[in-house]
Amino acid sequence: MKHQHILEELRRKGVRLTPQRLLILNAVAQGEGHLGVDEVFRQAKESYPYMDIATVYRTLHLFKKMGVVTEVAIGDRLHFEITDPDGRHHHMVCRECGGAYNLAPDYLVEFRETLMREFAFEPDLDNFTVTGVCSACQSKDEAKVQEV
Amino acid sequence: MKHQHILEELRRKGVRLTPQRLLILNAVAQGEGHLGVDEVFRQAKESYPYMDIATVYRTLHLFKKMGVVTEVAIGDRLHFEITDPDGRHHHMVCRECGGAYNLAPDYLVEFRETLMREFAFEPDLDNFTVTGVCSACQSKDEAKVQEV
DNA sequence: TTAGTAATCGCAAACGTTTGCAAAAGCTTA
DNA sequence: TAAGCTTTTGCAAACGTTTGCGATTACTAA
Repeated sequence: MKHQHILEELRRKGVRLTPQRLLILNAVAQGEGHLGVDEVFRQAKESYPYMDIATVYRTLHLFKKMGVVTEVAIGDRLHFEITDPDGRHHHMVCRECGGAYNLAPDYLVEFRETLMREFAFEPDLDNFTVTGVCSACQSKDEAKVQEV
Repeated sequence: MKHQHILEELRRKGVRLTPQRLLILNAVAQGEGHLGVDEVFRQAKESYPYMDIATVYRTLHLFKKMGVVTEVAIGDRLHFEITDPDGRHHHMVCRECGGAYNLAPDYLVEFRETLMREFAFEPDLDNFTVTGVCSACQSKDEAKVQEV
């Protein structure tokens, strides 16, 4: 089990460490990058067949609230990943191909400062995703226009 | 019927103007600001009881694609409003109270330029919402902390 | 180690949203 | 106006996600 420090942090925050929660944490941790809820569910179910999808959702939301996982909305589905320990990162999600790219926090510092200064609005940048079209799909789109 | 120019635009784009679609457009237009899907549904159903919720969703998504309405995600629910004709605006949604505040496009120009320059990523800023905590709820939160 | 208490689980049902399909309606052309 | 083609509709079922509830489990303290 790799993530001893995460477990300690959870315990310190008064979160009960049930077998289900450990399996779900492991599933998220073993995936590279963000995993769909169904992938987490399937993997956890392999070790414990009684695992319920409601438990997966409840646990992922709990972990998110505790800050140990980060939610990434891709299309309409929820994905999760272990929170980046040194300096959180954000996401750019391509609406065409569903690809998710990391976005370093620096790019948002100024944006946050503006919102705070002008509106006293504290944005949730821990869980920030901007959708759009990635450069690869922009080329594809141009090709499509010419093709017809 | 107020929105003659919208109807012409839709027709020009080859969108069929069925009675259902007119009712849905009217419902969105009559609401001040963003309406929940259920509110649009209820209002349209008053004039035409056979109205189906699937038609409401399909129509709102069509209108969104055509650019005549704008989607605002509040919590997990979808809301829609007539697209701001002169200069689109964006939204700040408070995660505590669900309130939605307008955000002028100027605040995002620089952010967009950065993403384009650094990543060739074209963000969807027509439909941009940042969640966070509004100033009113920040005060409430502070009060709560002291209260216990 | 055990007993007690509060949190968590699995199940089932509900929610909001999307999709497949056959019937109905809108638009085009003659 | 009527025929023909395409799109749209209403219905029903499915999807992904959330919630209520009684049974079970993790933790605490004796």
